[in-house]
Amino acid sequence: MDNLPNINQELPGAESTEQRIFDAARELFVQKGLDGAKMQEIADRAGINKALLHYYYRSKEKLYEMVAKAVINRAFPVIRQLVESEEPLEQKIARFIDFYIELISKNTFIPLFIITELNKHPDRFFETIFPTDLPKPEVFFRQVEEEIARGNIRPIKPQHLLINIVALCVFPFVAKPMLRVVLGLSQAEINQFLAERKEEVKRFVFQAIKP
Amino acid sequence: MDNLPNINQELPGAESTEQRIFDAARELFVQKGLDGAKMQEIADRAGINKALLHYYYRSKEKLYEMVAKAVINRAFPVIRQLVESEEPLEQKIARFIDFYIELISKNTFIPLFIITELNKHPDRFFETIFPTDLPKPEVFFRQVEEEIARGNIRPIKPQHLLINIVALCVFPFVAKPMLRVVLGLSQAEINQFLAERKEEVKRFVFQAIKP
DNA sequence: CCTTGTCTTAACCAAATAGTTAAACTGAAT
DNA sequence: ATTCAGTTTAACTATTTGGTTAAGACAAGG
Repeated sequence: MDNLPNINQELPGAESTEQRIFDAARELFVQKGLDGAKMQEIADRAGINKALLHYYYRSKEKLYEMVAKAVINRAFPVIRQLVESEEPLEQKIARFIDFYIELISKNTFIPLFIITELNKHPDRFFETIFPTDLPKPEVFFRQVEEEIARGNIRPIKPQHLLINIVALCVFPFVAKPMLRVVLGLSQAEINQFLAERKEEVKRFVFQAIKP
Repeated sequence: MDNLPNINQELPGAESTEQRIFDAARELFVQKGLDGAKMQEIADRAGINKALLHYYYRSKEKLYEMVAKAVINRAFPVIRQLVESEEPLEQKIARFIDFYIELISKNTFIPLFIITELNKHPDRFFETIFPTDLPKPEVFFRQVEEEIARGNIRPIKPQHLLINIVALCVFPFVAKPMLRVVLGLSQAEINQFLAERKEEVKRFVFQAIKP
Protein backbone atom coordinates (compact mmCIF):
# COMPACT_ATOMS: atom_id res chain seq x y z
CA MET A 1 0.00 0.00 0.00
CA ASP A 2 2.98 2.16 -0.50
CA ASN A 3 2.50 5.04 -2.87
CA LEU A 4 -0.04 3.96 -5.40
CA PRO A 5 -2.13 7.04 -4.95
CA ASN A 6 -5.64 7.90 -5.98
CA ILE A 7 -5.43 7.13 -9.65
CA ASN A 8 -9.16 7.82 -9.93
CA GLN A 9 -9.82 7.92 -13.65
CA GLU A 10 -6.73 9.97 -14.36
CA LEU A 11 -6.56 8.22 -17.69
CA PRO A 12 -9.52 9.44 -19.75
CA GLY A 13 -8.81 13.14 -19.77
CA ALA A 14 -5.35 12.79 -18.28
CA GLU A 15 -6.30 15.64 -15.92
CA SER A 16 -8.15 15.55 -12.64
CA THR A 17 -11.78 16.65 -12.65
CA GLU A 18 -10.96 19.52 -10.36
CA GLN A 19 -8.35 20.77 -12.79
CA ARG A 20 -10.58 20.32 -15.82
CA ILE A 21 -13.24 22.42 -14.13
CA PHE A 22 -10.72 25.08 -13.28
CA ASP A 23 -9.37 25.23 -16.82
CA ALA A 24 -12.83 25.47 -18.34
CA ALA A 25 -13.76 28.18 -15.86
CA ARG A 26 -10.61 30.09 -16.60
CA GLU A 27 -11.21 30.11 -20.32
CA LEU A 28 -14.81 31.21 -19.99
CA PHE A 29 -14.39 33.75 -17.22
CA VAL A 30 -11.43 35.33 -18.95
CA GLN A 31 -13.34 35.58 -22.19
CA LYS A 32 -16.81 36.51 -20.96
CA GLY A 33 -16.40 37.88 -17.47
CA LEU A 34 -18.18 36.91 -14.27
CA ASP A 35 -21.69 37.64 -15.51
CA GLY A 36 -21.19 36.50 -19.06
CA ALA A 37 -19.99 33.00 -18.21
CA LYS A 38 -22.65 30.52 -17.06
CA MET A 39 -22.09 27.63 -14.71
CA GLN A 40 -23.76 25.19 -17.08
CA GLU A 41 -21.46 26.35 -19.85
CA ILE A 42 -18.43 25.76 -17.67
CA ALA A 43 -19.68 22.30 -16.76
CA ASP A 44 -20.27 21.47 -20.41
CA ARG A 45 -16.83 22.59 -21.45
CA ALA A 46 -15.27 20.57 -18.65
CA GLY A 47 -17.43 17.62 -19.70
CA ILE A 48 -18.93 17.04 -16.27
CA ASN A 49 -22.11 17.46 -14.31
CA LYS A 50 -22.94 20.92 -13.07
CA ALA A 51 -23.17 19.73 -9.46
CA LEU A 52 -19.49 18.96 -9.51
CA LEU A 53 -18.70 22.63 -9.85
CA HIS A 54 -20.24 23.16 -6.45
CA TYR A 55 -18.71 20.02 -5.06
CA TYR A 56 -15.20 21.28 -5.77
CA TYR A 57 -15.72 25.04 -5.61
CA ARG A 58 -18.60 26.06 -3.38
CA SER A 59 -20.06 28.82 -5.52
CA LYS A 60 -19.66 30.75 -8.74
CA GLU A 61 -18.13 33.67 -6.88
CA LYS A 62 -15.54 31.44 -5.19
CA LEU A 63 -14.65 29.79 -8.45
CA TYR A 64 -14.30 33.13 -10.16
CA GLU A 65 -12.18 34.48 -7.37
CA MET A 66 -9.75 31.58 -7.59
CA VAL A 67 -9.51 31.93 -11.34
CA ALA A 68 -8.88 35.65 -11.10
CA LYS A 69 -6.17 35.12 -8.51
CA ALA A 70 -4.47 32.45 -10.55
CA VAL A 71 -4.54 34.50 -13.72
CA ILE A 72 -3.06 37.53 -12.03
CA ASN A 73 -0.46 35.58 -10.14
CA ARG A 74 0.67 33.83 -13.26
CA ALA A 75 0.92 36.98 -15.37
CA PHE A 76 2.98 39.23 -13.16
CA PRO A 77 6.04 37.16 -12.30
CA VAL A 78 6.85 36.71 -15.97
CA ILE A 79 6.89 40.42 -16.57
CA ARG A 80 8.81 41.02 -13.41
CA GLN A 81 11.59 38.70 -14.40
CA LEU A 82 12.10 40.59 -17.62
CA VAL A 83 11.92 44.08 -16.21
CA GLU A 84 14.26 43.44 -13.33
CA SER A 85 17.08 41.67 -15.12
CA GLU A 86 20.46 43.40 -15.38
CA GLU A 87 21.27 42.68 -19.00
CA PRO A 88 22.11 45.66 -21.27
CA LEU A 89 19.16 47.93 -21.92
CA GLU A 90 18.86 47.56 -25.68
CA GLN A 91 19.00 43.80 -25.50
CA LYS A 92 16.56 43.83 -22.62
CA ILE A 93 14.04 45.93 -24.52
CA ALA A 94 14.33 43.67 -27.55
CA ARG A 95 13.83 40.56 -25.46
CA PHE A 96 10.94 42.16 -23.63
CA ILE A 97 9.13 43.06 -26.84
CA ASP A 98 9.65 39.63 -28.38
CA PHE A 99 8.58 37.81 -25.28
CA TYR A 100 5.66 40.06 -24.42
CA ILE A 101 4.15 39.94 -27.89
CA GLU A 102 4.61 36.18 -27.99
CA LEU A 103 2.86 35.89 -24.63
CA ILE A 104 -0.06 38.10 -25.51
CA SER A 105 -0.62 36.61 -28.93
CA LYS A 106 -1.27 33.33 -27.14
CA ASN A 107 -3.39 34.86 -24.37
CA THR A 108 -5.30 37.60 -26.10
CA PHE A 109 -7.93 38.05 -23.43
CA ILE A 110 -5.71 38.13 -20.37
CA PRO A 111 -4.75 41.82 -20.42
CA LEU A 112 -8.36 42.94 -20.80
CA PHE A 113 -9.44 40.58 -18.07
CA ILE A 114 -6.85 41.90 -15.66
CA ILE A 115 -7.64 45.52 -16.45
CA THR A 116 -11.35 44.98 -16.03
CA GLU A 117 -10.80 43.11 -12.80
CA LEU A 118 -8.48 45.84 -11.58
CA ASN A 119 -11.13 48.43 -12.35
CA LYS A 120 -13.75 46.49 -10.44
CA HIS A 121 -11.72 45.95 -7.26
CA PRO A 122 -8.79 48.36 -7.23
CA ASP A 123 -7.87 47.52 -3.65
CA ARG A 124 -8.47 43.80 -3.56
CA PHE A 125 -5.53 43.47 -5.93
CA PHE A 126 -2.87 44.06 -3.32
CA GLU A 127 -4.32 41.28 -1.20
CA THR A 128 -4.50 38.97 -4.17
CA ILE A 129 -0.95 39.13 -5.41
CA PHE A 130 2.21 38.06 -3.69
CA PRO A 131 4.08 41.27 -2.91
CA THR A 132 7.27 39.77 -4.25
CA ASP A 133 5.65 39.24 -7.62
CA LEU A 134 5.04 42.93 -8.18
CA PRO A 135 7.41 44.14 -10.86
CA LYS A 136 9.94 46.57 -9.50
CA PRO A 137 10.84 48.77 -12.46
CA GLU A 138 13.65 50.56 -10.63
CA VAL A 139 16.37 48.61 -12.40
CA PHE A 140 14.89 49.49 -15.76
CA PHE A 141 14.51 53.14 -14.76
CA ARG A 142 18.11 53.39 -13.63
CA GLN A 143 19.34 51.76 -16.82
CA VAL A 144 17.41 54.23 -18.94
CA GLU A 145 18.81 57.16 -17.05
CA GLU A 146 22.33 55.82 -17.36
CA GLU A 147 21.98 55.43 -21.12
CA ILE A 148 20.61 58.94 -21.36
CA ALA A 149 23.57 60.27 -19.35
CA ARG A 150 25.95 58.43 -21.64
CA GLY A 151 24.23 59.98 -24.63
CA ASN A 152 23.24 56.61 -26.04
CA ILE A 153 19.55 57.48 -26.11
CA ARG A 154 17.68 60.77 -26.08
CA PRO A 155 16.18 62.15 -22.85
CA ILE A 156 12.85 60.53 -21.98
CA LYS A 157 11.11 59.77 -18.73
CA PRO A 158 11.63 56.06 -18.10
CA GLN A 159 8.02 55.67 -17.02
CA HIS A 160 6.80 56.95 -20.35
CA LEU A 161 9.19 54.73 -22.22
CA LEU A 162 8.03 51.63 -20.37
CA ILE A 163 4.36 52.41 -20.89
CA ASN A 164 4.98 53.23 -24.54
CA ILE A 165 6.60 49.87 -25.10
CA VAL A 166 3.83 47.99 -23.34
CA ALA A 167 1.18 49.98 -25.20
CA LEU A 168 2.71 49.14 -28.58
CA CYS A 169 2.89 45.46 -27.65
CA VAL A 170 -0.49 45.00 -26.05
CA PHE A 171 -2.92 47.29 -27.80
CA PRO A 172 -3.07 45.75 -31.28
CA PHE A 173 -3.95 42.35 -29.84
CA VAL A 174 -6.48 43.67 -27.40
CA ALA A 175 -8.11 45.75 -30.12
CA LYS A 176 -7.88 42.97 -32.67
CA PRO A 177 -11.53 43.13 -33.72
CA MET A 178 -11.08 46.83 -34.41
CA LEU A 179 -8.41 46.11 -37.00
CA ARG A 180 -10.99 44.49 -39.18
CA VAL A 181 -13.30 47.44 -38.80
CA VAL A 182 -10.92 50.34 -39.01
CA LEU A 183 -8.25 49.07 -41.36
CA GLY A 184 -10.62 46.90 -43.34
CA LEU A 185 -8.42 43.82 -43.06
CA SER A 186 -9.45 40.24 -43.68
CA GLN A 187 -8.74 37.55 -41.11
CA ALA A 188 -5.62 36.47 -42.96
CA GLU A 189 -4.40 40.04 -43.26
CA ILE A 190 -4.97 40.59 -39.56
CA ASN A 191 -2.82 37.60 -38.71
CA GLN A 192 -0.15 38.79 -41.11
CA PHE A 193 -0.31 42.25 -39.56
CA LEU A 194 0.02 40.93 -36.02
CA ALA A 195 2.89 38.68 -37.01
CA GLU A 196 4.77 41.76 -38.15
CA ARG A 197 4.39 43.46 -34.80
CA LYS A 198 7.54 42.12 -33.12
CA GLU A 199 9.85 43.65 -35.69
CA GLU A 200 7.72 46.74 -36.15
CA VAL A 201 7.60 47.59 -32.45
CA LYS A 202 11.33 47.09 -32.07
CA ARG A 203 12.11 49.34 -35.03
CA PHE A 204 9.66 51.97 -33.83
CA VAL A 205 10.92 52.03 -30.26
CA PHE A 206 14.62 52.04 -31.05
CA GLN A 207 14.18 54.77 -33.60
CA ALA A 208 12.10 56.78 -31.13
CA ILE A 209 14.78 56.77 -28.44
CA LYS A 210 17.79 57.44 -30.66
CA PRO A 211 19.73 60.50 -29.45
CA MET B 1 -53.22 77.80 -25.61
CA ASP B 2 -50.44 79.05 -27.74
CA ASN B 3 -47.17 77.26 -27.17
CA LEU B 4 -47.43 75.73 -23.75
CA PRO B 5 -46.47 72.27 -24.90
CA ASN B 6 -46.43 68.97 -23.10
CA ILE B 7 -44.80 70.16 -19.94
CA ASN B 8 -45.42 66.71 -18.46
CA GLN B 9 -43.42 66.79 -15.25
CA GLU B 10 -40.44 68.27 -16.99
CA LEU B 11 -39.81 70.21 -13.84
CA PRO B 12 -38.77 67.66 -11.20
CA GLY B 13 -35.75 66.17 -12.88
CA ALA B 14 -35.61 68.75 -15.67
CA GLU B 15 -35.08 65.84 -18.08
CA SER B 16 -37.67 63.67 -19.77
CA THR B 17 -38.18 60.19 -18.40
CA GLU B 18 -37.02 58.69 -21.66
CA GLN B 19 -33.77 60.62 -21.44
CA ARG B 20 -33.24 59.77 -17.77
CA ILE B 21 -33.60 56.09 -18.60
CA PHE B 22 -31.16 56.41 -21.44
CA ASP B 23 -28.57 58.18 -19.32
CA ALA B 24 -28.84 55.64 -16.53
CA ALA B 25 -28.55 52.81 -19.03
CA ARG B 26 -25.52 54.39 -20.67
CA GLU B 27 -23.69 54.74 -17.39
CA LEU B 28 -24.40 51.20 -16.30
CA PHE B 29 -23.86 49.49 -19.63
CA VAL B 30 -20.60 51.31 -20.17
CA GLN B 31 -19.42 50.42 -16.70
CA LYS B 32 -20.66 46.83 -16.45
CA GLY B 33 -21.39 45.64 -19.95
CA LEU B 34 -24.50 44.00 -21.32
CA ASP B 35 -24.53 41.07 -18.92
CA GLY B 36 -23.35 42.93 -15.87
CA ALA B 37 -25.97 45.67 -15.94
CA LYS B 38 -29.42 44.68 -14.69
CA MET B 39 -32.69 46.24 -15.76
CA GLN B 40 -33.81 46.81 -12.17
CA GLU B 41 -30.56 48.61 -11.48
CA ILE B 42 -31.08 50.88 -14.47
CA ALA B 43 -34.62 51.64 -13.35
CA ASP B 44 -33.42 52.43 -9.84
CA ARG B 45 -30.73 54.77 -11.08
CA ALA B 46 -33.23 56.52 -13.34
CA GLY B 47 -35.63 56.70 -10.39
CA ILE B 48 -38.53 55.08 -12.21
CA ASN B 49 -40.47 51.87 -12.40
CA LYS B 50 -38.92 48.99 -14.23
CA ALA B 51 -41.90 48.65 -16.57
CA LEU B 52 -41.09 52.03 -18.03
CA LEU B 53 -37.88 50.66 -19.46
CA HIS B 54 -39.94 48.36 -21.63
CA TYR B 55 -42.48 51.06 -22.34
CA TYR B 56 -39.86 53.29 -23.93
CA TYR B 57 -37.35 50.72 -25.16
CA ARG B 58 -38.93 47.35 -25.91
CA SER B 59 -36.21 45.12 -24.48
CA LYS B 60 -32.83 45.07 -22.81
CA GLU B 61 -31.18 44.25 -26.10
CA LYS B 62 -32.82 47.18 -27.87
CA LEU B 63 -31.86 49.55 -25.09
CA TYR B 64 -28.31 48.26 -25.14
CA GLU B 65 -28.18 48.57 -28.87
CA MET B 66 -29.25 52.20 -28.77
CA VAL B 67 -26.78 53.02 -26.01
CA ALA B 68 -23.91 51.31 -27.77
CA LYS B 69 -24.75 53.03 -31.04
CA ALA B 70 -24.89 56.41 -29.36
CA VAL B 71 -21.60 55.87 -27.57
CA ILE B 72 -19.82 54.81 -30.70
CA ASN B 73 -21.36 57.40 -32.94
CA ARG B 74 -20.24 60.11 -30.63
CA ALA B 75 -16.61 59.02 -30.92
CA PHE B 76 -16.18 57.91 -34.51
CA PRO B 77 -17.29 60.83 -36.67
CA VAL B 78 -14.76 63.12 -35.05
CA ILE B 79 -11.99 60.64 -35.60
CA ARG B 80 -13.13 60.14 -39.12
CA GLN B 81 -13.02 63.84 -39.83
CA LEU B 82 -9.47 63.96 -38.54
CA VAL B 83 -8.21 60.91 -40.35
CA GLU B 84 -9.76 61.85 -43.69
CA SER B 85 -8.73 65.50 -43.78
CA GLU B 86 -6.19 66.67 -46.34
CA GLU B 87 -4.04 68.87 -44.12
CA PRO B 88 -0.27 68.18 -44.08
CA LEU B 89 0.65 64.91 -42.44
CA GLU B 90 2.75 66.18 -39.57
CA GLN B 91 0.16 68.72 -38.55
CA LYS B 92 -2.56 66.13 -38.92
CA ILE B 93 -0.78 63.64 -36.66
CA ALA B 94 -0.20 66.31 -34.03
CA ARG B 95 -3.83 67.38 -34.11
CA PHE B 96 -4.97 63.78 -33.98
CA ILE B 97 -2.89 63.00 -30.92
CA ASP B 98 -3.98 66.14 -29.08
CA PHE B 99 -7.59 65.64 -29.87
CA TYR B 100 -7.69 61.91 -29.27
CA ILE B 101 -6.00 62.10 -25.88
CA GLU B 102 -8.27 64.95 -24.90
CA LEU B 103 -11.30 62.90 -25.88
CA ILE B 104 -10.20 59.78 -24.05
CA SER B 105 -9.11 61.54 -20.91
CA LYS B 106 -12.68 62.77 -20.55
CA ASN B 107 -14.26 59.42 -21.37
CA THR B 108 -11.94 56.89 -19.86
CA PHE B 109 -14.37 54.01 -19.92
CA ILE B 110 -15.50 54.32 -23.50
CA PRO B 111 -12.55 52.61 -25.20
CA LEU B 112 -12.62 49.83 -22.66
CA PHE B 113 -16.34 49.44 -23.18
CA ILE B 114 -16.01 49.23 -26.95
CA ILE B 115 -13.11 46.80 -26.84
CA THR B 116 -14.57 44.55 -24.16
CA GLU B 117 -18.02 44.39 -25.66
CA LEU B 118 -16.63 43.97 -29.13
CA ASN B 119 -14.69 40.95 -27.92
CA LYS B 120 -17.67 39.49 -26.10
CA HIS B 121 -20.35 40.01 -28.72
CA PRO B 122 -18.60 40.54 -32.04
CA ASP B 123 -21.62 39.58 -34.14
CA ARG B 124 -24.05 41.99 -32.58
CA PHE B 125 -21.55 44.77 -32.99
CA PHE B 126 -20.72 44.20 -36.60
CA GLU B 127 -24.29 43.57 -37.69
CA THR B 128 -26.35 46.09 -35.79
CA ILE B 129 -24.29 48.55 -33.83
CA PHE B 130 -21.41 49.73 -35.93
CA PRO B 131 -22.09 52.64 -38.23
CA THR B 132 -21.79 52.10 -41.93
CA ASP B 133 -19.61 55.14 -42.51
CA LEU B 134 -16.45 54.18 -40.65
CA PRO B 135 -13.30 56.26 -40.88
CA LYS B 136 -11.61 55.62 -44.20
CA PRO B 137 -7.86 55.72 -43.57
CA GLU B 138 -6.95 55.78 -47.27
CA VAL B 139 -6.12 59.47 -47.28
CA PHE B 140 -3.83 58.99 -44.33
CA PHE B 141 -2.18 55.98 -45.94
CA ARG B 142 -1.53 57.85 -49.15
CA GLN B 143 -0.08 60.81 -47.29
CA VAL B 144 2.30 58.57 -45.38
CA GLU B 145 3.51 56.93 -48.57
CA GLU B 146 4.02 60.29 -50.21
CA GLU B 147 6.10 61.55 -47.31
CA ILE B 148 8.15 58.39 -47.40
CA ALA B 149 8.73 58.82 -51.14
CA ARG B 150 9.82 62.41 -50.54
CA GLY B 151 12.22 61.19 -47.89
CA ASN B 152 10.54 63.24 -45.17
CA ILE B 153 9.92 60.20 -43.00
CA ARG B 154 11.46 56.76 -42.86
CA PRO B 155 9.77 53.78 -44.54
CA ILE B 156 6.99 52.34 -42.41
CA LYS B 157 3.72 50.60 -43.23
CA PRO B 158 0.99 53.19 -42.78
CA GLN B 159 -1.22 50.65 -41.00
CA HIS B 160 1.41 50.08 -38.37
CA LEU B 161 1.96 53.79 -37.92
CA LEU B 162 -1.74 54.44 -37.41
CA ILE B 163 -2.12 51.62 -34.92
CA ASN B 164 1.04 52.70 -33.10
CA ILE B 165 -0.32 56.21 -32.68
CA VAL B 166 -3.67 55.00 -31.43
CA ALA B 167 -2.01 52.52 -29.10
CA LEU B 168 0.16 55.21 -27.53
CA CYS B 169 -2.86 57.47 -27.06
CA VAL B 170 -5.39 54.97 -25.77
CA PHE B 171 -3.52 52.37 -23.78
CA PRO B 172 -2.31 54.42 -20.80
CA PHE B 173 -5.84 55.57 -20.07
CA VAL B 174 -7.38 52.16 -20.46
CA ALA B 175 -4.69 50.63 -18.27
CA LYS B 176 -4.85 53.42 -15.74
CA PRO B 177 -5.15 51.14 -12.70
CA MET B 178 -2.02 49.34 -13.85
CA LEU B 179 -0.02 52.51 -13.50
CA ARG B 180 -0.60 52.45 -9.80
CA VAL B 181 0.28 48.80 -9.54
CA VAL B 182 3.24 48.57 -11.88
CA LEU B 183 4.79 52.01 -11.61
CA GLY B 184 3.75 52.51 -8.00
CA LEU B 185 2.26 55.92 -8.68
CA SER B 186 -0.12 57.79 -6.39
CA GLN B 187 -3.37 59.19 -7.72
CA ALA B 188 -1.81 62.64 -8.11
CA GLU B 189 1.20 61.22 -9.89
CA ILE B 190 -1.04 59.27 -12.23
CA ASN B 191 -2.88 62.42 -13.21
CA GLN B 192 0.42 64.21 -13.72
CA PHE B 193 1.68 61.32 -15.81
CA LEU B 194 -1.41 61.27 -18.01
CA ALA B 195 -1.28 65.03 -18.45
CA GLU B 196 2.19 64.63 -19.93
CA ARG B 197 1.00 62.15 -22.53
CA LYS B 198 0.08 64.59 -25.30
CA GLU B 199 3.59 65.99 -25.55
CA GLU B 200 5.23 62.65 -24.87
CA VAL B 201 3.34 60.80 -27.60
CA LYS B 202 4.01 63.52 -30.15
CA ARG B 203 7.76 63.52 -29.37
CA PHE B 204 7.88 59.74 -29.44
CA VAL B 205 6.02 59.37 -32.72
CA PHE B 206 7.80 62.12 -34.61
CA GLN B 207 11.16 60.84 -33.48
CA ALA B 208 10.19 57.31 -34.47
CA ILE B 209 9.35 58.23 -38.05
CA LYS B 210 12.29 60.55 -38.73
CA PRO B 211 14.19 59.44 -41.84
C1' DC C 1 -67.24 66.73 -15.43
C1' DC C 2 -66.22 63.43 -18.70
C1' DT C 3 -63.53 61.43 -22.21
C1' DT C 4 -59.16 60.43 -24.25
C1' DG C 5 -54.43 59.49 -24.87
C1' DT C 6 -50.09 59.43 -22.51
C1' DC C 7 -47.52 58.15 -18.78
C1' DT C 8 -46.66 55.42 -14.52
C1' DT C 9 -47.05 51.86 -11.14
C1' DA C 10 -47.64 47.44 -8.40
C1' DA C 11 -48.25 42.95 -9.03
C1' DC C 12 -47.48 39.22 -11.62
C1' DC C 13 -45.38 35.67 -15.00
C1' DA C 14 -41.98 32.80 -17.34
C1' DA C 15 -37.46 31.72 -18.43
C1' DA C 16 -32.84 31.37 -17.12
C1' DT C 17 -29.64 30.19 -13.90
C1' DA C 18 -27.23 29.35 -9.34
C1' DG C 19 -27.34 26.04 -5.96
C1' DT C 20 -28.97 21.45 -3.36
C1' DT C 21 -30.01 16.67 -2.51
C1' DA C 22 -30.34 11.93 -2.44
C1' DA C 23 -29.04 8.17 -4.66
C1' DA C 24 -25.74 5.58 -7.44
C1' DC C 25 -21.16 4.47 -8.87
C1' DT C 26 -16.15 3.44 -8.16
C1' DG C 27 -12.03 1.65 -6.58
C1' DA C 28 -9.51 0.28 -2.72
C1' DA C 29 -8.87 -1.44 2.07
C1' DT C 30 -10.63 -4.60 5.41
C1' DA D 1 -18.18 -9.78 -0.09
C1' DT D 2 -18.47 -5.99 2.47
C1' DT D 3 -17.60 -1.64 3.83
C1' DC D 4 -16.18 2.90 3.18
C1' DA D 5 -14.72 7.33 1.42
C1' DG D 6 -14.51 9.97 -2.38
C1' DT D 7 -16.73 10.96 -6.70
C1' DT D 8 -20.51 11.60 -10.02
C1' DT D 9 -25.14 12.07 -11.70
C1' DA D 10 -30.20 13.19 -12.47
C1' DA D 11 -33.68 15.51 -10.59
C1' DC D 12 -35.01 19.05 -7.89
C1' DT D 13 -35.37 23.81 -5.49
C1' DA D 14 -34.67 28.71 -4.95
C1' DT D 15 -33.44 32.97 -6.75
C1' DT D 16 -32.60 36.19 -10.06
C1' DT D 17 -34.08 38.62 -13.82
C1' DG D 18 -36.24 40.07 -18.26
C1' DG D 19 -40.65 40.95 -19.56
C1' DT D 20 -46.06 41.57 -19.22
C1' DT D 21 -50.49 43.19 -17.63
C1' DA D 22 -54.21 45.53 -15.73
C1' DA D 23 -55.35 49.28 -13.32
C1' DG D 24 -54.51 54.05 -11.83
C1' DA D 25 -52.84 58.96 -12.29
C1' DC D 26 -52.85 63.02 -14.96
C1' DA D 27 -53.11 66.73 -18.13
C1' DA D 28 -55.76 68.54 -22.22
C1' DG D 29 -59.76 69.20 -24.90
C1' DG D 30 -64.41 68.94 -25.55
